Amino acid sequence: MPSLLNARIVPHPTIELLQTSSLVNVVHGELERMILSGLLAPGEKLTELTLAAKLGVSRGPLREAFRMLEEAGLVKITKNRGVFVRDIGVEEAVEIFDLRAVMDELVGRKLAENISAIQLKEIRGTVDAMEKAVKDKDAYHYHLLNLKFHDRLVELAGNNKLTEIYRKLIKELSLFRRLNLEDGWLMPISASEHRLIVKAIASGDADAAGKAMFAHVMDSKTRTIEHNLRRQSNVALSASSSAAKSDSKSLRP
Amino acid sequence: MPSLLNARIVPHPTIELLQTSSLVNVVHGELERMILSGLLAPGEKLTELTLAAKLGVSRGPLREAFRMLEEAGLVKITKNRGVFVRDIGVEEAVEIFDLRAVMDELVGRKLAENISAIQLKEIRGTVDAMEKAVKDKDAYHYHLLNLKFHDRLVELAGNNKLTEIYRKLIKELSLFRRLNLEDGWLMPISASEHRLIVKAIASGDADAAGKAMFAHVMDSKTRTIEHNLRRQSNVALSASSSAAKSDSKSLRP
DNA sequence: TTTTTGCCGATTGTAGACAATTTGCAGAAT
DNA sequence: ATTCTGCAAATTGTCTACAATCGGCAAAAA
Repeated sequence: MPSLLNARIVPHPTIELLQTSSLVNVVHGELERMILSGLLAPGEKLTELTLAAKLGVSRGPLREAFRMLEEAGLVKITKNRGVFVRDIGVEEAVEIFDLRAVMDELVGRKLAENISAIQLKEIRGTVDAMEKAVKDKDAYHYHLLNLKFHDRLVELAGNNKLTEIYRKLIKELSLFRRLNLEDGWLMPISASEHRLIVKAIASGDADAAGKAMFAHVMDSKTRTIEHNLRRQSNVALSASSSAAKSDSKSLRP
Repeated sequence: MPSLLNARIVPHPTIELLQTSSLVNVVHGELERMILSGLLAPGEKLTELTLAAKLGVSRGPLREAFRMLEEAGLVKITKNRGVFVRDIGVEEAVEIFDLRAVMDELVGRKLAENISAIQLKEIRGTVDAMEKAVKDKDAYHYHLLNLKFHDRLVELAGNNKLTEIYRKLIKELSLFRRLNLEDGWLMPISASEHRLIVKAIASGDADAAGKAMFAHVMDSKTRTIEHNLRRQSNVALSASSSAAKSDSKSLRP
């Protein structure tokens, strides 16, 4: 029975925290959060002294966190120049989608072969929630659920390395032209595709499930790229119509 | 014409080096080389002061390089305990092979669609060299050519993100039970599969090329795992027959 | 006016110093 | 003999200081 005695075996959360995470870990997590949320925008320069002061640490741990973020593809370090939040262009976004597509195809195949009834029920629940979000016209909530849906599918496929790489790619993709915030979320046309995916997985047909996943990611790619192009032309339009002053030097290393 | 004047435009190699790489970069590269070559074996502890002295740098740059290697999956950092060269088990190796298989399938498809005559000639040259190595029974040279062959194919597929991830996986895989050195290289049964791959690519049949690549990687997986199992049982055998002293504590964090 | 040169402030690269934690061992207690 | 306690050495975590480099600006030269 759960008693005060048993509680001793489970380390105190604060102790656990101090034992496992150092300043580097915390700073890394915090910076990642700030970058993915758009608080630190693509192209923005991250000055060591400023950030260190803001986070209340010295430059050492911060620099180590920078190196981790660089390896993760979230920032770019240029010698003697500094650290910048990375910017993902369409070309790189396309590359990521193409890679994700074959990875998700594998996910579909694995799931069709191995998924349990309980797990199937769980992801059906997520799809239900997504359709509810569509009815409510809650685009942001839909976006979160969509992320969760795909992340969970990859996780359930049972290949840790695949999951690791998948998450890395998703993080990088979120840097694609601050797709995050800015001009609200585009309402999904893709909701029905999720039902198809779940159905294919449930049928146990690996080929069908793989194809459904692959097609879904490729559709997602097309929609995202097109949405981006539209947004860019809108920006260009409003920029040229309003004023033509700060023309060049809007891009940074 | 190439003259002394033109040489001024191309930066002096030493200057270029100083401008682009810091101690962190050099140390990172050096450590990676030492790990991949087996000079630093899986499980081995990397003590900061010792390594820093050996490399002639202070602990700062070394620690930053450690963080990069950790993110790359080549070392594991445990708080207050230190840095250890990572060890890859069979389970993880299998995961990597499965992931590589779908990536290489994509490579095959892309190449079948896009490869040029010159590039085709180039990879045929590599296959020729591999077959020569087989005839010469030069297993190590064959191994190098095989790495080059696959790396080049991925590169020619034209997806930078794919190439990046592929290389990361290959590096991690080389940690799989010091597959590198130790008991020499196993002579390939797979030489003929390379011809099949090139033939499928040359035919322009994306499906066939993808399948050939996929099958080749999966065969590679089976062979590698089996070879590893054999090696392990051999080790276990000679260990139990020779002496039964240091039994446990052969594994490290 | 346009270009060049030399300096200064700001920022990054590296090293060393100090604080905190782990680990192994000797000696005490059971 | 075995277990426990308390140091001491070694190692890692973090901070601060100093050196090197970059970028911009003002004055000089063309």
